[in-house]
Amino acid sequence: MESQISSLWPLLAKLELRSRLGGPDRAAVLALPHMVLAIGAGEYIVREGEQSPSCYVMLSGFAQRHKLVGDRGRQIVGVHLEGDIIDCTSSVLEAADSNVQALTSCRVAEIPLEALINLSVDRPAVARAMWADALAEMSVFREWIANIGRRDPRGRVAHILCEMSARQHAANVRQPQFCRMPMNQEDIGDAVGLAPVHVNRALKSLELEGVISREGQDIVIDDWEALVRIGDFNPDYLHLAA
Amino acid sequence: MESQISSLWPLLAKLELRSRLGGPDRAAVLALPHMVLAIGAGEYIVREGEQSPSCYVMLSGFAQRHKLVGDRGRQIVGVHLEGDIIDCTSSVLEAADSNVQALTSCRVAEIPLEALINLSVDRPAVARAMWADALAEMSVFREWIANIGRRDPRGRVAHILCEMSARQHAANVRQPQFCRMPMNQEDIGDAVGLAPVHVNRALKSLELEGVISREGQDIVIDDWEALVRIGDFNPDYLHLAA
DNA sequence: CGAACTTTTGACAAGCATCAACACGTGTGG
DNA sequence: CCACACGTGTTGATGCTTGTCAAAAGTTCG
Repeated sequence: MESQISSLWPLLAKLELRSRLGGPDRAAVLALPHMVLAIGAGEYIVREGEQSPSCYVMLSGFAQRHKLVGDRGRQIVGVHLEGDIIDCTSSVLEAADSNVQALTSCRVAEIPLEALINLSVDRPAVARAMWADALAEMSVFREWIANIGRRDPRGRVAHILCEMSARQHAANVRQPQFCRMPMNQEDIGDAVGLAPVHVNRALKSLELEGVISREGQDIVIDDWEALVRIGDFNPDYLHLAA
Repeated sequence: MESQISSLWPLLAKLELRSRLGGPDRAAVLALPHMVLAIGAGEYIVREGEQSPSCYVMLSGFAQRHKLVGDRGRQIVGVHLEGDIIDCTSSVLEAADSNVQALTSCRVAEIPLEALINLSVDRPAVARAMWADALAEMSVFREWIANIGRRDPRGRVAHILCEMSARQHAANVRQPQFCRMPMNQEDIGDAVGLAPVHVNRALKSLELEGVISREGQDIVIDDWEALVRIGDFNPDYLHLAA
């Protein structure tokens, strides 16, 4: 368990998005014991049903969280990017309820649950920041329910693009108008509850109308206002303000 | 702020579902300062955009949490019943992202966030129990995403019936085969992403096949195995084991 | 008893899934 | 260097599924 002092800064940045931490709090976060894992695209970080004595924090790259639903395939229930705390569930509770799989190659910090618990006992401000982070994550899940349950295909696709862009911008990964989208059209379909063909049609129509441009896995948002309108996107649910 | 010693036991029962608490922990939970509010059916407990210095705990009755989605109506994103902690979001973060509205008349305890924070600093076991509860709630949101995104109408309706039954049973409200369903077919439709007509057809077909019976707002599950199969229900996501 | 709400049923149209075929880029091996 | 396979994106045709509309029957409550 080597301690690489600087590698946890994405976690700290995430916590400071929504909470104010003092110097000792910050130092304690960065001093958390951890191992840095290199995960290849497609590899699993967490598997449903398994338990782990550690939490994981995304340091770089993208991952998706999914569930397998009977014989009806896969539903992606969330996307993780830099700074995200993934799956305390399988360590605080008895087993993971979903799978987390790398979309790109990632660097992931593995932190013993014990250390996180000790930290939150010693440093209430950090505990509260983690609480705020968890509540914000819940809010994202709720928005996804609304997205899948009530929006039409174009709206769903536009909405997930807005979310990816806003979250990447908040994590300082990108400029607001640029958005990494490391999911193919089948992945996007599994995330928004659509057949891949209709993801294609939605993306194509957004492109033809000049709202977005595509360059491989990157998306350029040429008309943010229009994309927000089509996706009925209200960033409040991301709780990005402190 | 009157302190009614015994009225918080549903909260304690909820926390002890997934965590082991000692005597002093239990006493501290029950001693939380609170006010008991009587809420009429249809009244709002939390409104989107508002902030509150208090958390709320359901003591009795049912409530739903919903979001309004553009001009496409309402999406119910969750149901709250006895023992549920509702909306720390609007007190830990800056504003509520969704509305919580009573389905039946309810009794709700209003607890100052300050008191909850102090409790979790003083009693790490309680803090961890609340953490476990929040993680389990997240897991439910994920399952709802999968339910709406990937199951057919019969499956969606069967699944929500299974969940309501299992959660009520865990809260010791009902026998496993009986289930209070204080939502009309329009509500159920808004919860599972279906038009109300098809909720009706799904319920009717389940009844005709002898899987369920309906008696007003109560549902009798005559063939649990069949309902579980149709709804592809795996109770693990509720994390009801300790 | 009547009014308002909810459930039920039917008819119809629209939307989305499915299937199929082709295009395009990339990497691999002959 | 070309041929090929593979993954991904694109497009069209078709039909089931689900939403919409409408009206009647049942229920609850004043």
